[in-house]
Amino acid sequence: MATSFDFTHAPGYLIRRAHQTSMAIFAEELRAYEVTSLQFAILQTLIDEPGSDQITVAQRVALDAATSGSVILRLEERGWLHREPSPTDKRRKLLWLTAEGESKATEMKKHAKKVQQRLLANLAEAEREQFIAMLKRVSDIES
Amino acid sequence: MATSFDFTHAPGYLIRRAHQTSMAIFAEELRAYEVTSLQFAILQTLIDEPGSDQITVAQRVALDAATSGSVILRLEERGWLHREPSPTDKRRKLLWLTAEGESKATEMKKHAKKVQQRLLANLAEAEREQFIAMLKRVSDIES
DNA sequence: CCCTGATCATGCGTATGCATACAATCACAA
DNA sequence: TTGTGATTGTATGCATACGCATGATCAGGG
Repeated sequence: MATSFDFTHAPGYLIRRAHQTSMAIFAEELRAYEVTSLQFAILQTLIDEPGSDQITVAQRVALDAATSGSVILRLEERGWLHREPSPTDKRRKLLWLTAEGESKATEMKKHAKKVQQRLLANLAEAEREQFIAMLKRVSDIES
Repeated sequence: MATSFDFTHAPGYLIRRAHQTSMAIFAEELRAYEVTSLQFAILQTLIDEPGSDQITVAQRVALDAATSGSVILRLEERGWLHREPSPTDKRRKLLWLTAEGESKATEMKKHAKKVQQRLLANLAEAEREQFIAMLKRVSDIES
């Protein structure tokens, strides 16, 4: 009989599982806001860099332009940000949070912190920084 | 000015990045087979447990039944597995690899090993087992 | 000033990933 | 044996996620 590849101990499979876990905890902790982690990341980016165009935002959250476009559209329909054509470059659409968007995004921060705590809850205190550093190296993120 | 939540060091964000990296490496190493990691996992499961029903396969690869159903449908259309109604339980559809499916799945194993090696390439030898163990604990997978 | 390559936003196609609803079927108890 | 709750597979809807193509626009060189 043929032997299979045991993916249950393979990092690729375990990363996918960890991703599922992360998404589930996020959804639970921010249930009241009906928001996804991706939407949250975009809102936080616009707190730091209001007036960015969509491509810049996509790079900040590590996403392709097509996907970020649809996510941003949903956030606009929800009234949390608005798009405005750039006066100097008609290709660009610049993004700003609305008052409600900024208010909600600020409220969400403490819940997002809770998510990260719960994600690391099963690791020993000393392991947590190490785990984060390892994840960065796996994705080759300098810093 | 409001301060944002710095998600660039948050484990949830880094897990998502690692997932992107994992998917990209997988797609590259198995480009010749036009197969995704999920499809691969299902094929490997059926090497070990031929004749499983869809729900069992879904549990093995940590997936909900609706998603696994559509993935399995694609694999069937491709001629890599076939479904057969269970003689004892008319609800169940049992799954078997075709000869081609088993042949391809076996070929893919060495490429999948390469994917895992590349994923861990930036970690020191001693860190790799530790990283895997941490991932399991984050998702609460009793090994 | 015009041509050309680059950039930005968007649409399409494919593939997850989960929630919910539904019909068929099964298992079990009254 | 009949009714009831659980299980299996399927369909639908929403939200990512990425590659590719396209149209609009911009910037720089000739």
